[in-house]
Amino acid sequence: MLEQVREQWLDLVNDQLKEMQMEAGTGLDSIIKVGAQVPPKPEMGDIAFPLFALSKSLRKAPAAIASELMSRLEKTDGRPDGQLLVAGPYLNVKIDTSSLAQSVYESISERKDAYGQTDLYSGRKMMVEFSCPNTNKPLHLGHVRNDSIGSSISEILKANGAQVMKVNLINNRGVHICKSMLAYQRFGNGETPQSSGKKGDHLVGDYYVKFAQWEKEDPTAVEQAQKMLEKWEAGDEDTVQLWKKMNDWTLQGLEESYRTMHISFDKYYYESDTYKLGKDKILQGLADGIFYKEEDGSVWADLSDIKLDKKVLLRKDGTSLYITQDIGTAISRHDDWPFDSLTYVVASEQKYHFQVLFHLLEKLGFDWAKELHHLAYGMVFLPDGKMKSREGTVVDADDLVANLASLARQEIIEKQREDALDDIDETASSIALGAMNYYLLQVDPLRDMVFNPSESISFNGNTGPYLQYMGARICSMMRKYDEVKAQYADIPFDASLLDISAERELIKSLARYPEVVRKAGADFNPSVICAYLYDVSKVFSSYYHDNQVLKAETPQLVKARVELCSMVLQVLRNAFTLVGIPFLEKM
RNA sequence: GAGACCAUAGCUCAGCUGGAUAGAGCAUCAGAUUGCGGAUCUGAGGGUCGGAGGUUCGAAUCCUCUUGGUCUCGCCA
Repeated sequence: MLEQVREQWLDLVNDQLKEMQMEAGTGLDSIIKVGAQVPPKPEMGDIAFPLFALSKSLRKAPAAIASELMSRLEKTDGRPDGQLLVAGPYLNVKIDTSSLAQSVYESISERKDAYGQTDLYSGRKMMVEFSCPNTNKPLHLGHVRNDSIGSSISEILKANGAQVMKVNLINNRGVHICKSMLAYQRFGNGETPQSSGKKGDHLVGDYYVKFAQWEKEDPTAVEQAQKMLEKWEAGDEDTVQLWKKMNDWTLQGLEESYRTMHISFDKYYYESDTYKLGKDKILQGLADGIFYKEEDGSVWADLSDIKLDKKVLLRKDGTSLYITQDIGTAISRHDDWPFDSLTYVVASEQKYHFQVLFHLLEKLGFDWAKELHHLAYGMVFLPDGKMKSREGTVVDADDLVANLASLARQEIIEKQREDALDDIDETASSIALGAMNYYLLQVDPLRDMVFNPSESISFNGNTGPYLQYMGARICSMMRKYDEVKAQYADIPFDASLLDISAERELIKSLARYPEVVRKAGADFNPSVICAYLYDVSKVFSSYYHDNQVLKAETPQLVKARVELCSMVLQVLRNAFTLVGIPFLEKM
């Protein structure tokens, strides 16, 4: 919306500049165009055109060009409303916010929850893979960042018109799974989630830890685990039985974690179903001369064409590897749901793996391999250092959420908000999730980051709870407004009354929202939404502090301001859903 | 050893295709409440954008070199 106005001005400016350059004798092919920018301060205008670049060809100082450009533009017909300002080497435009306010008002009232959606990816089928837990332990902080990014990206793609399929891949086989099974078999004494009162994933995880201890005492432990894997692959009934039982426990536990974290998937894939699928394609590739066989029987790919070394695809005993099954999984996914793109949300330490995977699929002749993307994200550290499972400094996801919720709960009680809430536990949990997701998504995914739990849940500063509070404040005011609403029924919304600087800023922000959604989608970057949310909330917060809404001077102004607040509310709601912040009417 | 990524205030992070005086939050200090939720708001101090060159009218941003850090380079996943 702001975009269109900017484009119009940009065209007008470049048309005039073209004329000026031609008058100065510049050849058609060396005409210089300028871009549109945003002035550093609102009082300097809303759109800026820097004119440095033209001083050479026009043989004039940029400031003189700005003056001439302004007088030429003022004689032009059909330009949008707005005021032109020369500011040194810049020509700035102060747009007419009241007409902008009117069109934003119409657009938000009409589109409501859909306000901000774009057509960037409309008609495209986009698959997103994320989470991908092992079934030998519970989720930890690393998974939480993965899930946050995966869920958020999925929502952002949807908001940009895509049809999205969220998929999970459960890593439920392999020697690491056998380790927890073996430890359970030896030390478990028939313990179950019911008998122990533990969540299934935690119970299984405990035996994975137990294996690590046992491994130190008994050097044959790893060997035994390897044997168990062989039995599993051979379909040994007892082993498969145990595997099924323990997998179920873990999966039920993981499901519970997903539920509390509001994580969901459209389809699950299981490694146990897919691990053999890639093998056939590799063998086919071997037959077609794309890959080659070593003397020992192992199958390899030569990656010198992308300046990498050789890569093993099948072991000498013919069994498949991580990359083998990922080839199979990708192919079967494309068969299941012919996507236009597939994005893997996986830690950046696996960059090499995906580079190779995508290249191999391309070599195998799948043209959709070009549409595979690795959305790599950095590691999460704690304020006191790195998470190391060996050193027991892993942050368990369930514990983290529970701790954050309990902090939120304490705060609610301290502020004596308990009676005002319908359900304190539900509210505390929503605050915890909002805090966590916002904190994790604020940072560019690519970067490593430090997660500070107590800072994330803080109610001061740039946090999820702060944003939720803004939403709750507006809702609270709206409830009061509802009581007197009838008095304002006949008063029309007059956009021109919203003319103080904070109101102008808010309107521009609201108008900018669709562009923000588009950028977040184009960049696959949720932090764009977070930055926007904080920006809007901060301006609103200050505005609301300094200006009366329900007690404004005239009924017309009350109406105009209430509508402005209601627009802010709608945009907060819409943006919250893109970054996993639960919206709270009360908190 | 080779490659990739990163380096911005005491700490955690923004900074759009190169543009106006490099911005937030936390922490520190100083203020604001006969007000729609003070879980708020306002202000101050705090910077050689790791370092050195280069391109450009103009560089935190682009290029080269350099220093420091992280990750990857398994018949593990």
